[in-house]
Amino acid sequence: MRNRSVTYSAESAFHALADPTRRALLDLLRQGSQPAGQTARAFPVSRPAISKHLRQLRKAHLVVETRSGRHRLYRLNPEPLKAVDSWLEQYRVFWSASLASLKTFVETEYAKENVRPKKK
Amino acid sequence: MRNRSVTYSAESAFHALADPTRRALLDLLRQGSQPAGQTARAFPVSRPAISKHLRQLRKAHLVVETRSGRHRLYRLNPEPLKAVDSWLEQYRVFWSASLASLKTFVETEYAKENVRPKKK
DNA sequence: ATAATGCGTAACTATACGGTTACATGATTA
DNA sequence: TAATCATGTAACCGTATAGTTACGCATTAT
Repeated sequence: MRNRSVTYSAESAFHALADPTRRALLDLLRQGSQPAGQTARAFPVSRPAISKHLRQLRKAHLVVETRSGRHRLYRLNPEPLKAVDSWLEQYRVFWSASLASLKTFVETEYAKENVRPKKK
Repeated sequence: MRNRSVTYSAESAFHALADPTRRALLDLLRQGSQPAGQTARAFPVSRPAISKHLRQLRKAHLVVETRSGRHRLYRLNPEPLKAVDSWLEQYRVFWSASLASLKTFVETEYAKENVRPKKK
């Protein structure tokens, strides 16, 4: 059974994506795998800092490391992003402006009533 | 000109979404606007903690506050999530497993060559 | 064998973060 | 007017985070 599909938690993905440097790292790897050092040179921070970010991305399974001699190639693994996408999915309904306006209006009125449940 | 469309930074949105409690808050408000206190009662942490989370969500424009007497209604504003969605958009290409495999394979080989540019 | 390269990790520092309790303020109720 | 309610904020605390420099360990080159 190859190509087994695994699901990842939204938690670790969202956490990893919170840092702008890590998002930039993913953006970079999106254009192709790279050894860690070469990747680090693209950023204004030190190499160890990038190394630590890569470790976090590894823990979130957003990148995969492959050793090749003294190099370590990092490859993007977009799988965990599916968890983020499916979280977002539940909000897409609200993006249709007119529908959203109506929906929130109705719900707001409903909420207002609930505010004073003892009324009368 | 009503209904002007505004774009928000992915940065603030990603930051706001990094915390599980804040995501849960949004999930809750997705079912309808609520006053702050009522919302807080749904969580195991103190009310001030929720108040602070709401403030951060406010700063990220993910919620909108409406004062009504001594209550403050919080309404979901999904707009900033569009920034997250469009960041994700660039990764959807990779989700088609077979295509992604081919793509990363090719790119990894390409990267390998680049590792030893002085070769020969 | 020795030097150089690529990269991770340890130790340390400053700041950000999430939570708590105590308090301040404005609106409602008695 | 006094008591109560809804809610935000200040002050404080412990931990997490991102960054830095120093160092260790393979692997490749000389």
